[in-house]
Amino acid sequence: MEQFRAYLQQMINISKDELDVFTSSCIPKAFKRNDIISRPDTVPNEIFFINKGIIRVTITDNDGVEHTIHFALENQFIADYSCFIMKQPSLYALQALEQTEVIVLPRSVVEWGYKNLAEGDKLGRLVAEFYFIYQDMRIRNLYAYTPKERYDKITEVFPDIHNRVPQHMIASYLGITPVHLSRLKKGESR
Amino acid sequence: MEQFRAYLQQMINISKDELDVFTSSCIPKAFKRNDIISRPDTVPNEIFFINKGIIRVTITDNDGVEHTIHFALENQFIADYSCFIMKQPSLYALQALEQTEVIVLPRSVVEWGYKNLAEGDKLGRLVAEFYFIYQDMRIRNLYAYTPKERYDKITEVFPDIHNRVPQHMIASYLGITPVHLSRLKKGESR
DNA sequence: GCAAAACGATAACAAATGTTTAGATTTCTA
DNA sequence: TAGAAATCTAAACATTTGTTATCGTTTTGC
Repeated sequence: MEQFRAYLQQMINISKDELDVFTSSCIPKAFKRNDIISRPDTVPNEIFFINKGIIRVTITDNDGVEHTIHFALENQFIADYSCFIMKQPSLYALQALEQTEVIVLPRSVVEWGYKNLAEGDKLGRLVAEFYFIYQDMRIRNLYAYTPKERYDKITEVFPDIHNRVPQHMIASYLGITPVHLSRLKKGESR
Repeated sequence: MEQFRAYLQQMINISKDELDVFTSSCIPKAFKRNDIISRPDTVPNEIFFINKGIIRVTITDNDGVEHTIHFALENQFIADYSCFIMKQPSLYALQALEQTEVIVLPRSVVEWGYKNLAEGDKLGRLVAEFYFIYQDMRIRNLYAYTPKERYDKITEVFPDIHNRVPQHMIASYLGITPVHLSRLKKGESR
């Protein structure tokens, strides 16, 4: 729990008492490699903070093809936050790609924090803004860069991804097929 | 200004006094059709609230091609909010597509609001969350739907877009060429 | 440690999407 | 209101990207 406490203290002004009360309702949990953490079609009522490991977010399209929307790394929150906010059934699946340790924040705890922590809303704003910036970059890259350019830049966001994630999942994240990524690496086309 | 005041009252609990002080620092401004509201390469120090009209957000890639990232409609905020937060030079251009009336919120006013409005951070959180949900949908659609499917669904988000925006800008928003959109409409491929 | 599964490269072919050009129509602007 | 500019469609061709199948290699789970 120490890692999560340090994260909170670095984000907002929070007293020892607040920290104790808040984190006492958060639950550590561990997943094994390839474990499914969360499936689509149920309302997400938890947010996860990653202490260690890596979590992949996927969506399955109408043809049954699975697309990798996101990789979440250490010291980041992950959830289907859209559906969490809207209290609607999730569209995403979450999967641990390594032995992964998380802190679970149930909905009741999140809402309690917004209401009762002196800077609870500010924390919420900062986290939402952080992901806004990340998503904005995602969208920008999908429009303005070729798949090859997105591949070349991927380590800027996911530093050691090539050692932690199989290439076909990276291809999926880039929005292309594994065969095509293999081709791009060989240097044909751009 | 009345429209903006109503928007604020609907989003958060805000006293008449707070409302008066806050909105007295906000500046109404009008743009003509095709006016450039904001250019890339300067740090954005304003957020716009749209009373009337429609604003297009674009990015120009390394080959000089312009991509339409977003359309902003009535009763929405618009800015290069990422670069606003990070105080970095903007990557986007904003352009009025119709005679457009906005409320300008200078950075000083936004930051004053976060600090001094009782629910300032909450407003910031709610707005950031709103755009998080929108962007999440954007990314999801880019991965899981074909251009044709995105075209068929576009009025869900931009109701009367076909009457307000030329088709080649819609194509740009969909991530395809105008020629290709014309083809899709004819019903070839999917 | 071994058998099975997953993984990545490659080739041949298919489908989707982009490029260029032209022409007809609509819309804007002076 | 007339001329110019913008817009949309269309066709032919080029390029990119996907699909399927195969074959070594690596990794994994028992």
